[in-house]
Amino acid sequence: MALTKEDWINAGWLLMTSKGVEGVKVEVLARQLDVSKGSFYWHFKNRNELLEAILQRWEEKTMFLIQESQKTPNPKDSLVKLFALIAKVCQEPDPEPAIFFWANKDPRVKQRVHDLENKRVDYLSELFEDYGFDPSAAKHRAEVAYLAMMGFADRRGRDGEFDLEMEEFNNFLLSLLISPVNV
Amino acid sequence: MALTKEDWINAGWLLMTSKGVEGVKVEVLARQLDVSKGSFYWHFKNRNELLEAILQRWEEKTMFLIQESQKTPNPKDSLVKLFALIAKVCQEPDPEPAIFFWANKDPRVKQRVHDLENKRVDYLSELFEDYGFDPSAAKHRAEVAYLAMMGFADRRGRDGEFDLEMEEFNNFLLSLLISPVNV
DNA sequence: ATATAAACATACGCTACCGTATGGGTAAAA
DNA sequence: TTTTACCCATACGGTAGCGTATGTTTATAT
Repeated sequence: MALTKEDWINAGWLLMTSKGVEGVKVEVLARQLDVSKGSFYWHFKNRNELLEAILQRWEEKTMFLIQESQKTPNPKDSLVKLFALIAKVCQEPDPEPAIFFWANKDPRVKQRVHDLENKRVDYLSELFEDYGFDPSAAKHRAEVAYLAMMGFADRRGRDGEFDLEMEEFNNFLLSLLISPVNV
Repeated sequence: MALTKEDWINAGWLLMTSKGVEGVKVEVLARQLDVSKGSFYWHFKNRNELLEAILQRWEEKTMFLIQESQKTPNPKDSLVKLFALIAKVCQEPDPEPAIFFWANKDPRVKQRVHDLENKRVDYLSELFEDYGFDPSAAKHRAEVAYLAMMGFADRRGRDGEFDLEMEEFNNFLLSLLISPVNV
């Protein structure tokens, strides 16, 4: 059966996840898909076009999480749902750490990662505001929430022996963040 | 002037930080240091020996932080000092994200990263226990503290426009973590 | 039956890198 | 002054990857 562009992106997605940008090599992909690289250059202009496609898919996937979590009656449920979604995503192959590191080398990627991270924190901040915190406190809590979640997802993807139950972690983190503490 | 082994490790350290393992290339380093790679292979058996040296330096540096933070009268001051030290380190060139990602590809590196991260969390857990939390609560707080700090350090290294003041963040996180919240 | 386009395969030139082999220079030691 | 050890340069073979040029097959349309 003829391969589709999606097939290549899927394989690239996995390679990006496990090996990083430098690991996404045309000839390696071709070997994995058991075709010659002539096939690749039929579907893509060059290697860069594949990388761009992977980056775009990541952007779409991450925005999808935000939209899904909004389909709830109140901000606390949105937080709970968002945390659950992130916990779920970071168990499947997730190229985010690779993309973050990629951003180090490519300014254009850096800019897009930066923008997307801001959207995430802004969204979290909104949720905490809706929950009742004033803007400044909401921002603080959003930052901690985001960084802790990122740290969690990153570590879980990295360390197979990491035994912390995410549901337990999520519950604890959430109860910490919505409790009124004087700072 | 003749180069030393340290000079090569320093240059490799920087390349590892900015470009990742794959970016640590003998000939690139030689060009940067304005010598031929004949020099490199005099100081090192091969590329792997340099990578090992970089990994070791990272291990030593990270254990040094723990030891330094212990030179305080009480656990809370240790936490404060540790946070401050980490915040300081992640402003200088820090190859930790690169090493974490490297661990993805190399099982031996993965093991060593895993061991070191456990030491960190165990240490944090001890501090929270000494502060008065029971072992389970201390473990939870240690995990959140660690993941949030990692997220913070990672993001700061990644995103130059990340404008969050670390002192403010540290204070907030700390006050959050040492406050008695029912979970 | 022939033409056309999709989906590859094959073969090539080019570059960057690793590692080795070998030789050169310089300074201290004998 | 010769030897030795240190520190590096040059030159080479070999591999892996990118991109291109061109040939081949198969299905579909005409």
